[in-house]
Amino acid sequence: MAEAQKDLLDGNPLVLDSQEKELIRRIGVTVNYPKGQIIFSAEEVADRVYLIEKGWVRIYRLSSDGREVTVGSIRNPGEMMGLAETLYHGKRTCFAGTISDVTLVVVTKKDFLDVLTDEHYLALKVTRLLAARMREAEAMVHELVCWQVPSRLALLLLKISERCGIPDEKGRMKIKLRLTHEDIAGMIGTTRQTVTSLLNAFKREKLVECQGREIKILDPKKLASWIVD
Amino acid sequence: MAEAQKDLLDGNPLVLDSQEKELIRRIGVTVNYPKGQIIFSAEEVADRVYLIEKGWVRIYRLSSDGREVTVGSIRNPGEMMGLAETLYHGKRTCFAGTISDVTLVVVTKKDFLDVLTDEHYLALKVTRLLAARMREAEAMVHELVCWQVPSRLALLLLKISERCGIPDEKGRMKIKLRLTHEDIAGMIGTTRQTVTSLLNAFKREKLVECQGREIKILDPKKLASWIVD
DNA sequence: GCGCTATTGTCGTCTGCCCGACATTGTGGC
DNA sequence: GCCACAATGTCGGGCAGACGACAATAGCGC
Repeated sequence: MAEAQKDLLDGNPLVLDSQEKELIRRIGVTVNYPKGQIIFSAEEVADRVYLIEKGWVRIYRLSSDGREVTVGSIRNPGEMMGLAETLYHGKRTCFAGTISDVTLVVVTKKDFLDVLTDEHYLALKVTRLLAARMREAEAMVHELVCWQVPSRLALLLLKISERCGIPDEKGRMKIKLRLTHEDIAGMIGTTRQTVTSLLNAFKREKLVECQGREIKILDPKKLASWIVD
Repeated sequence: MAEAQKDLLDGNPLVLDSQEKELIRRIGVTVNYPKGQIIFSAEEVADRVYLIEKGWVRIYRLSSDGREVTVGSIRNPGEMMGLAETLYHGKRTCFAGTISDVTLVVVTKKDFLDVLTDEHYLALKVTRLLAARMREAEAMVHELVCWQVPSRLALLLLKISERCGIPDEKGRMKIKLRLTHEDIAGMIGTTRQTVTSLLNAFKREKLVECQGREIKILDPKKLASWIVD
């Protein structure tokens, strides 16, 4: 609650506001990607940044046995991506893949740096954005170290529903991302089987409901009570 | 000049160069902390940033059972700290504690933001610094999810020796931080006992050598071969 | 609708590592 | 130098969750 209020005051640091987006659009090129496409891959030169206009993108790494580990989070419309690796010189260390049809604005590194220099308030925004993501990443490390899998899954569901969920008639959040259990496993550092059985346990307790691959949060409070440190 | 440009483009993004440090010193106050002191705590208002002049600082969170989980890494002389939480509005989520005698330059949030606005190249530096740390945090997540404890310990030793190590006559790196096994456990998400026995296994294989609480890396190559994904 | 592949469901087995317990050694403070 | 407490060494039991295997569905292209 306090969090949401602060966001209202200072602006959500994760998403750009409309004039910031306009700035990016002016120096970039709009591109469409269908669902299931890879936008960039590890080892590529990180010479461009992206603004997500529409759709969702997953940032992940590949482990040696081929598992996809979502190290960042899912990037929403209005967010930028590819920032850290582009600002830090060098190559990409992760992959970006679309989990829905996506529209992006692509900006070259040079143009982006130029606009950061000219519009110093945008530079500050980018810095704050990285700071916010930094915190998230640190929280993730803490959770992986200290929490059991059920807690991590419960938190993930709550976080995703908050960020990408759409409320139904009764105000209950529905996650329309159509993630597979394997996807979810990669986001909380566990296996597909464990996600399946935990999700079924949550269903049995009427905390969530699944229609096809869409997940609806029925009882966020009780779900949150699964989070134990 | 060419020297300054090189630093901006290719220099270690984690540490400030001498003119950047001078800039910070001019707007800050120098303070000394003895070893084992807490510099800031979770829940405090994040209204200042720090430049480490001398010594090492550990950034950690507290788990509910009292364990200290090092979520960032150890901060070296020349690095800044307290950035992310200060730039992002709000409170600290972690603790900063000295692991040696430390000299810091303390800068208020306001003064820091002013200097970022005036000296836009410093703003870019800070952004790149956060980007670099972001990458590190993502790598940490990946490692926690995919790697076994021995791999994580091996990598930690190599990373620390590279960053804070001092070479002996034969060029072998010595870690003088005097970390306890408990400290190390908190950095790689495991328990004290596991660290003890693994470290002994490494000793038996002549990969490392311990004198008191100082660790010397005898065979970095062979140690690296313990890192299996 | 049909068929094929991707996804989900469910079950043992297995194991890395946590956790408690305790002895031993080290070390900083006086 | 001595003492008290902190840190290390070592062991066994226990368990969360990985892993493999396979059946049952679902989803999607045609």
